[in-house]
Amino acid sequence: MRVERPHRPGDVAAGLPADRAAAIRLAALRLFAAQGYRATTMADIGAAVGIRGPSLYKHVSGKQVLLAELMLGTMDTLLAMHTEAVDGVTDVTERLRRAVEAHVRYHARHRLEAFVGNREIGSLEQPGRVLRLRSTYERGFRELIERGVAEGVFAVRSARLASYSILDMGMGVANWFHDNGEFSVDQLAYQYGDLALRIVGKAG
Amino acid sequence: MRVERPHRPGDVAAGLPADRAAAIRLAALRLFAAQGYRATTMADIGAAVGIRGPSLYKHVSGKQVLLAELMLGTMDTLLAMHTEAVDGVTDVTERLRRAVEAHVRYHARHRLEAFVGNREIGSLEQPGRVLRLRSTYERGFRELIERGVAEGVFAVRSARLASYSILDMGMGVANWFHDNGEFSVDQLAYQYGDLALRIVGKAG
DNA sequence: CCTACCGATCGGTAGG
DNA sequence: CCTACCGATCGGTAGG
Repeated sequence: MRVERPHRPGDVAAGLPADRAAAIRLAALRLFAAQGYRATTMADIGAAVGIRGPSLYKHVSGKQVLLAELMLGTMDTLLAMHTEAVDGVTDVTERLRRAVEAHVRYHARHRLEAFVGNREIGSLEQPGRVLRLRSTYERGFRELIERGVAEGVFAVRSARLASYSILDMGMGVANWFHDNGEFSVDQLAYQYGDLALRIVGKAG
Repeated sequence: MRVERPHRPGDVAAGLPADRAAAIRLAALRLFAAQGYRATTMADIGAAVGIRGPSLYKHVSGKQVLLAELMLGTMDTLLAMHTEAVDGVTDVTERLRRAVEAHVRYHARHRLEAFVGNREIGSLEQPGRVLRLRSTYERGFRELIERGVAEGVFAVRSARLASYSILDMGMGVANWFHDNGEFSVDQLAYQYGDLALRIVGKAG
């Protein structure tokens, strides 16, 4: 009978993986972000967790699956944050603000996931599911803006351009945000909420 | 004495390359955009212009040089368009509008260049020059916004966030724009000019 | 512009 | 979790 090494109390709070499979996924995320999916080898990922490349196959089923699960998890989390953010909020201005704040918060807190998710779509052998989730996510913003226009609260020439603009500027956060920078995640989310409301013609 | 095949009058207008080296660069651009730099082989590029991989080396010096020249050309063109757009314009609102329109026009007209330029920075062995050009370009927008704020024409909490937002939403155009879509390049540029002015607090 | 080929790399498997 | 290894790929060169 074997006894597992107990996790020290600080591990989860420090973002340390609870088991080897989680450590492998984290290492893969970091390497995919830093070097690109194709430039990252199974040996690289193994070295990052202290084992050889072939030993990874005892914990994960392959490099492509690592990428696919990473990108599906990204979209699931983003959609869940969006749903929770707007849940129960009826006022369309407040709904848009909260949706934008969740969007920006995700891209600041999960920089690497967002970065890999946006850059490596072409590296997925079966991108269908991820693309469908992205489409659903984008539609949520467009419909929200269209509703605001219908209610006479927002004023835009094109709801599509407004939603693309808001989503694209939020995704850009993943490219330049750093902790210990000028703004905290909360400050950033609030200010992007303001900018989004300006875009839809609702002066702050 | 050999006689070159004369270029038919329509070639340049149709975007057809004038010589083999240009055809190779265009094929490389398209393949880098569609498959990624690392997934594109010299054999792929050769096949796209009707020759074998090794024959490419009579016209270009290598795959990495193809990428580096492509990305440097992208930044040179973008900076030149920016300079020409704001040249001689003193009013800060009009300067920002024209700068944004040039930015959006570039990302709509040169979708593939912008797409590759944004995705493959990590594939450059010597990214220094390209990064410096990008930094210069971004600084132009930030200083323009700071000037508008100083003149009391713009109102933003952070010129940096405003410039990042405007640049990021314009870069996003390269990800979804298609000819024969809802908007022409000119219409798109104008509407993004409006959105940018809203972001800086100058109602249209 | 071609074929032949070098040297290196890589994902994944075999077998322990 | 390891070493040994398979099968395939690739950028670039040699030599014509």
